[in-house]
Amino acid sequence: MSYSDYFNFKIIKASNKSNARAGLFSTPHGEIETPIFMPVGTNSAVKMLTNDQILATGAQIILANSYHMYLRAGCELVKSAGGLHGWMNFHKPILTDSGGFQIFSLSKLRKITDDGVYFQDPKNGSKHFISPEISMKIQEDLGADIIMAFDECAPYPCDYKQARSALDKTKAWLERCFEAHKNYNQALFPIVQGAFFDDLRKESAEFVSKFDAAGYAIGGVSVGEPTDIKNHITEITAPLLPFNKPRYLMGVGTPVDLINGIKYGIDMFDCVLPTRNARHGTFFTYQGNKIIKNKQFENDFTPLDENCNCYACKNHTKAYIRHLYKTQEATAATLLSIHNIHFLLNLVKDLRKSIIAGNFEEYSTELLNNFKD
RNA sequence: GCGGGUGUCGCCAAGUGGUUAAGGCCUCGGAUUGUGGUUCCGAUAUUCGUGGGUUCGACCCCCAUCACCCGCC
Repeated sequence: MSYSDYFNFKIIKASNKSNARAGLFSTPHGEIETPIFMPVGTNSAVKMLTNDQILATGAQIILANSYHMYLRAGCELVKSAGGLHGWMNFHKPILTDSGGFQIFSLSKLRKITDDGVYFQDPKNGSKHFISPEISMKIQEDLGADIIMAFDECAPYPCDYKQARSALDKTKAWLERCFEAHKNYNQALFPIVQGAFFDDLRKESAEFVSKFDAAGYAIGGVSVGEPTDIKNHITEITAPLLPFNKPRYLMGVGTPVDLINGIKYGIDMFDCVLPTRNARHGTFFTYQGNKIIKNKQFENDFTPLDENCNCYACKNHTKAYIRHLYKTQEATAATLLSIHNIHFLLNLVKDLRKSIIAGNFEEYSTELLNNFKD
């Protein structure tokens, strides 16, 4: 038995002018056309959206958080409901994050040891411990198609010693994750760490590449660093990962980030930005971000983006959505979420087409010139 | 007509003789990157109903006047 019994990644076309590639990733719950963006559904729900609405955005795979599901709902309950797929009644591919990043970003009180991490639930103060083995067990109970290694994410900025330490733990924990996880219908993705030091990133990428995984992730970016640093790390790290396996850049990002990531050879992305921005009133357009509450949209009877054919753009005007937002109608967040997710998925879809057509570089350059980020 | 009260940013409102007149809502900008679900940050009154006066100095004291509110006749 191996992952290849359940997962297959086929590169349809690779650019010869950049590292961009278009692929097809098969999983137990269906195929994913890459490059792909994965909407985030932290608590086993993409905020503000029903499954029908998620699928209508063009989503092919969504993400859920083992950290959140472990604390609330509980793994036993989800497992007894048939795993996340049965629990949510969502029968497309699902990926779960391991909880490493959430402990890093959400828990105020935490203690990291070689064995694992002690932390407190920020909502009720209850104490918990998660180790690589426990994270694997949690993610096996949740039953996602793709599960993530339990890692330690270094902050930005951080010194070399701290980055070294986090990487050493991440490496040791990765071995324990693979030792604990023997379930080949759930692909375990290793995660590259190394903060913002080229040599650590290289070391980490080479280390994870030694494992026979169905895909590989780059973590530790989008933690507050400037864009050019993030781009540099992505650019030098992605090519060091196995060419014939999907590469996942965690926590990214903006429309511009996706274009750059694809150019560097990334196949999968996830980010809370489209849904969080939506709840806070910001929406993506091909000219850059815009804010729906701005007075300029008060009498604007045009769609959010003239070139978008999402449900919100096909049915509603900026003036109407602005009114919903300002009166705190939840529908505003729903419509903006639909638009933002659809926007990113349509963006990667068009970029995929351009890769296959052989004009990715021209097309992506044209798009970048239009964005005013 | 008489007595009492109130008038400070679009709204609610602190201040009560002493440098640049709190705060909240609204409004207007901005932020957000492996999600603590209406969040966070910033901006907006040369001016305190109006006109005089007292004072070194007045939103704050005095006079007049206007508006509104509550009683009484």
